[in-house]
Amino acid sequence: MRDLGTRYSPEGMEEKWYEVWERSGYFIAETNTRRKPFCIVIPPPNITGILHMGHALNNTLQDVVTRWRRMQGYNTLWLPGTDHAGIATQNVVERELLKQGIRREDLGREEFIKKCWEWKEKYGGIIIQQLKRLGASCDWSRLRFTLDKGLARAVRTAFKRLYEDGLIYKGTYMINWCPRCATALADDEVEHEEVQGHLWYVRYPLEDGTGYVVVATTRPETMLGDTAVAVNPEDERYKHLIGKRCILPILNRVMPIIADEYVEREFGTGVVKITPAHDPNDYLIGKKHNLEEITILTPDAKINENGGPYVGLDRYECRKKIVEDLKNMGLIEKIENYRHSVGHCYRCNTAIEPYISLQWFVKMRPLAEPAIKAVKDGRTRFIPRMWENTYFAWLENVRDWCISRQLWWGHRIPVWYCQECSHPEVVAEGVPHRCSRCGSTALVQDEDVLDTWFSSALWPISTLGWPEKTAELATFYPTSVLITGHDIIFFWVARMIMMGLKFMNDVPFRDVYINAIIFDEHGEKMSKSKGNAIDPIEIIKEFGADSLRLTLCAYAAQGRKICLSEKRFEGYRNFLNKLWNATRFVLLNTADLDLESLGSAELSPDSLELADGWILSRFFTTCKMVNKALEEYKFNEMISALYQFLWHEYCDWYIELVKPRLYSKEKPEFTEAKKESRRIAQVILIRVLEGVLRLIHPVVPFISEEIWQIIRERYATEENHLHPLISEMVSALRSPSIMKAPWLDTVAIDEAFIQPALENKMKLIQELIRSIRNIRGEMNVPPGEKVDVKIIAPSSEQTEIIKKYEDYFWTLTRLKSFNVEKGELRKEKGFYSVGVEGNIVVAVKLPKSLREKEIARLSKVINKLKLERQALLDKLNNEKFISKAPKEIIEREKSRLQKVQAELERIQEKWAELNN
RNA sequence: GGGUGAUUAGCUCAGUUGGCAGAGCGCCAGCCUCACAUGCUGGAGGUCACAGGUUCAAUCCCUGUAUCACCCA
Repeated sequence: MRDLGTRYSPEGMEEKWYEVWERSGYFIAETNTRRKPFCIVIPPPNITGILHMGHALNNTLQDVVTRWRRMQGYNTLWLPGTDHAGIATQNVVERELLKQGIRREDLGREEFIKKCWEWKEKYGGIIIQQLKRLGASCDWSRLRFTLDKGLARAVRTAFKRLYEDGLIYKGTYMINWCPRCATALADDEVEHEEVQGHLWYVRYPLEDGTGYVVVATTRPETMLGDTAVAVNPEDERYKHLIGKRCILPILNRVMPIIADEYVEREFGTGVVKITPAHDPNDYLIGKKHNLEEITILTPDAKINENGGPYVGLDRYECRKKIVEDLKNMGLIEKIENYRHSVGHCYRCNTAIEPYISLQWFVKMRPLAEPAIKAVKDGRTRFIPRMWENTYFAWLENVRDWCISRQLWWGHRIPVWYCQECSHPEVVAEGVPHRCSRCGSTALVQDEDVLDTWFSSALWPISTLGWPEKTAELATFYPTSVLITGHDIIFFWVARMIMMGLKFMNDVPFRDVYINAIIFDEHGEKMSKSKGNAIDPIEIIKEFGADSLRLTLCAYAAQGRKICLSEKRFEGYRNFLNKLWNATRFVLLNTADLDLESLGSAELSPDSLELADGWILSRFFTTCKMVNKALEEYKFNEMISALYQFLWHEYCDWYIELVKPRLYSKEKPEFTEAKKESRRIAQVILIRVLEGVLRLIHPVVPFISEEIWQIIRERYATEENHLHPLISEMVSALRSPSIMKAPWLDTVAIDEAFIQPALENKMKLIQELIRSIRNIRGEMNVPPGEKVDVKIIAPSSEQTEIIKKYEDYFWTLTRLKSFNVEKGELRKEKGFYSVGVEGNIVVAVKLPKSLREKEIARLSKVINKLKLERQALLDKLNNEKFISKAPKEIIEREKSRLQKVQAELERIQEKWAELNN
């Protein structure tokens, strides 16, 4: 047998198995099979990204589901890939170049893009390597990148079709502009942040010289672009001003005073300045009232030639200067502190500018409607359900999507403009050579690229081969489930659903599981700058990928937050150590269990002894719990079922209970019966351990494989004439890897072994043993000291069970003598400390000196029981309860009362005796 | 301003046909018992945020309040 160290150590083991799996092609999906398909497309990480805890969680969950389905026999495809991340990557590469003093403009477009590809080749694969480290069972033979040829074709085809269907248009509108990235952004790429600012109250003189109006603004510099002043038409204070004109200070522009319902009377003075070219609301008002739009900013947020004396200043310098000048002119009435929200670029955090420019847009309403309907109809469902609200809220209020970006890295917009007649040519493939309208060959491609999310929106279809009619698409679309974070429900999930419906006429996935977001132990968001980030790779180095995965699953409840601290990984590493050592124990103690002995053990549910039947009953119950948990994406429940079973049932009780049977071989009286009993224990130890390994494999693939292979070496056989319980295991062991072994689902679960009555018997014995241990602990009996124990039960049925399993007491508590008597509690000779379980009394003989301590202990118990009894009595004496509550509840309460009453009587009796 | 969610042990969190309040970690006491000290045994620790309501019965359902978080504008 292989040597197992006394401590679980993942070192080396994980790389070894990953390599075996990959080399053996276990991750690769088939297209030519009748097996049911199961498919997940990965949320493609940015090529600029390195693995953080969020990735680790998200990909662990995908891997758990994938491995589970693969074991269930599905033709499983977990399709991996990375995202070119337009802005992020361009920023990173630009920053690199700047270190050498090179600007991208110096290189030119083509050279710069070459640099980006070089960067991608060099660093873009890091996160893929990290995913492998994590154990991700992706089909790497199908690895995709959003700028791949096939995907580019999908992007252009989609663009063309949307354009032809009138769902893509070009136009001049107000968009969000990032002055640092020098590109347009979509609405949802703007992050609103509350900032402490000011409200400046500025006097605008009236043209007729009768005074001035006071406008309040948070952005005084934009006054350079003001073309009106507005009040609410219902505002009595200002009705007389409507239609008059005022003069814009500094630039001395004469502007109308207009009325519009949009103006809030409560804001500032109730008079607002209107800057149509630099504020989204003012833009709308401007359109409505036909106001002039004066742009005063350059693309990098400096004042342009329309800014009079301020031309060339940065927007914030200009703000300072203007305020100063206005002050000097006596036109600042007051300045208030004011908190308001300001949009920032989600990639570089620069304050964005509302900016009028010529851009491409996707018309959203016609795409959003079917996407809403698909989820309303349940064709796609969100888990947890509450996220559907977020999804609907966004789609119901969605505005047209600005998709052009003034970047170089990305899918260039597939539109060529005729230099002769300006006709746009949109082509899905290649380059057009001739204008279809005027025949000119002078065609120039649009300079812009598409929003990265445009290609991401096509991810489930493009990775499967669309627009080709591929076997992959036919086999795996719609995919089974998408697992992702809630932060990209709008960016990504909603858009994939829209595009899937548009181009495939079906949703891209049946389920969307939204995993929680990781925070630190105090609920703070993890970030490098705060220094509270936990690096998953560091955790893997210290505790192993299995520990990391197990911990993340254990905390993956269906909430929205997971608070992690380094300590948690240690706890679950310890659990794996427990599994490791249980394995050591089992393997060492079954070294002489050969295949023949394995096959000939008699294992029918009614011929087994209590502990055997109990552990099998618990095992199959655990199987069911794990299956149910996985079906419902309740990963934490899956882990807690396995943790509880393996540690607190299999290790704490079963292994401890079978030790004497295993060790009986060395004893002189090793009879045939004992030999058979020993063999049964060995078989069950192995059988249950092997089953647990398969149940837990999706979560901890490495350690489970390591151990399972040892069992496989021993017990894989072609023979079939075994007991079903064993043959299920033996046939599983014929698989070359646990990855490919059959899952323990409903077919494999033998219901005959689930025996609640037997579990209750075991529970009674466990309670009695706990009672003895409790007394020993409470009374400070040294662990090594043996004690005399008496158990007194009123019915012979009870005494028989206890006597039958007397061995269990000897094994699990240190006894000098053990007596079981039928009857009632009598006055015993000597001093006994007592515990009560229903009407059964457990009495442990102790030195008289502990008398006072025992009185105190019993008093505490009596108080507790009295409270419980009173609560039950109140309930049962309540007419209404008796008449309205369901029968079984009343019965249950009655029997509880009986039990409490019995315990109380016995303890009180004992207490009284001690006080005499 | 609108929306969503949270409030349960010292900490982090579970807890659905409403019917005995749980786990992990931490803490206290005692143990190197031949798989495991990454361990074993025992123990302490709760006004389920607050105020009402529905109900025989509320951590759970309803209404309101407070605090916090996130999303949207």
